[in-house]
Amino acid sequence: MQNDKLSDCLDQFIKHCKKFDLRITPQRCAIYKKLIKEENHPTAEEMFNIVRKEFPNISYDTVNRTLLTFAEIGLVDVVSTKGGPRRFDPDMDKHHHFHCIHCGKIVDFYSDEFDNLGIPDYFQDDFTVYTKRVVLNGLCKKCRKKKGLKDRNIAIQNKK
Amino acid sequence: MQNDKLSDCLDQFIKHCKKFDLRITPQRCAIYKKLIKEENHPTAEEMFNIVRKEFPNISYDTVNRTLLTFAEIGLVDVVSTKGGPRRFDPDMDKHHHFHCIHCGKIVDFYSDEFDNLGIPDYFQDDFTVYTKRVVLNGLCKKCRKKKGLKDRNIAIQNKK
DNA sequence: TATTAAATAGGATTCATTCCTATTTGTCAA
DNA sequence: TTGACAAATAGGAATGAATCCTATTTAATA
Ligand SMILES: [Mn+2]
Ligand SMILES: [Mn+2]
Ligand SMILES: [Zn+2]
Ligand SMILES: [Zn+2]
Repeated sequence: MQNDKLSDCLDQFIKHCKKFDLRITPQRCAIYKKLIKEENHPTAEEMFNIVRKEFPNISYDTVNRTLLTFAEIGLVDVVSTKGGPRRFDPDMDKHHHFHCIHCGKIVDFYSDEFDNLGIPDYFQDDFTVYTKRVVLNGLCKKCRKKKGLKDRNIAIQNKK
Repeated sequence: MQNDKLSDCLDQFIKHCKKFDLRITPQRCAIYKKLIKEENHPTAEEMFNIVRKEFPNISYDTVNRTLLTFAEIGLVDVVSTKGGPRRFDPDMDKHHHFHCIHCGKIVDFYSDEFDNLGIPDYFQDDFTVYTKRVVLNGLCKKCRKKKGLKDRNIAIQNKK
């Protein structure tokens, strides 16, 4: 990202915070700046470790709380997963996810067909739908080879 | 479910277990019998509390481990969620979910249109897709009225 | 610049899940 | 039918993630 693009982005960020009466703290700015560079659906802990490099005093709680706040005001998404630590998605564009059930990797993909899906009519009456995401589960190329999924927990969710 | 239907179901269950070299234990049978009656995407703890009524000695760990084992052999699904305790889905038919971000309720819905969605071609080469689910997030009828979502955590995930 | 409520740091706590291991038990073959 | 044995269980301990608590700091405002 170019520098002017980044500062545009930060201006937007500040406006967005103000709209929701959130104070512009150095912690929030630091977290946001790192967040928008992330491509890998980071956890709060991963973000904590990234941000603390430039902000050694920041606490885990602040990072986690801030990411949740960002989610609330629509600056980041929380990824739907089958378990494991919560993962955040700074890409707010319409897109969908493939989850590898072996290694836990989450891969973005884009599909007009998926995006254009309508919500069933009978549903609209009883529910207000904010987001619609397709979630695929399966094996990525690497994991397809290995296989040997003997341990239950590896088969079910990402395990370190 | 009629009695003969239930025993058919249990026969299937036993066959399925044997196919995977799993022993037929009274715990597994008890859990399975209760599981297939559940409509509400129960957690391990909820299943534990249901099963222990008829099996007072069973341990939480056994219930949780067994549900994960069932998931591994395709007797139950793990629901994709944005947090909170893991929830199981005994309905293995193709269907999709609406999640209320306020109260946490998960509602099934069925849609041929969703089911018939193809996976993007370029994707098939690099990934083996086992399941495809559409996840809607929003507000259910009840929660639409209340609103007042002031507490971040309530807005983000189900909170007791 | 003083006021004030919001936000933070850091430790404690809670909650879900997994691990550990002595004991029990289902399965299979003799 | 019984004995051997690996698999499964019970129950408690440990772990990991998320949340809570509260004294202190600080951004915003006038
Ligand atoms: Mn994404
Ligand atoms: Mn369901
Ligand atoms: Zn993988
Ligand atoms: Zn609701």
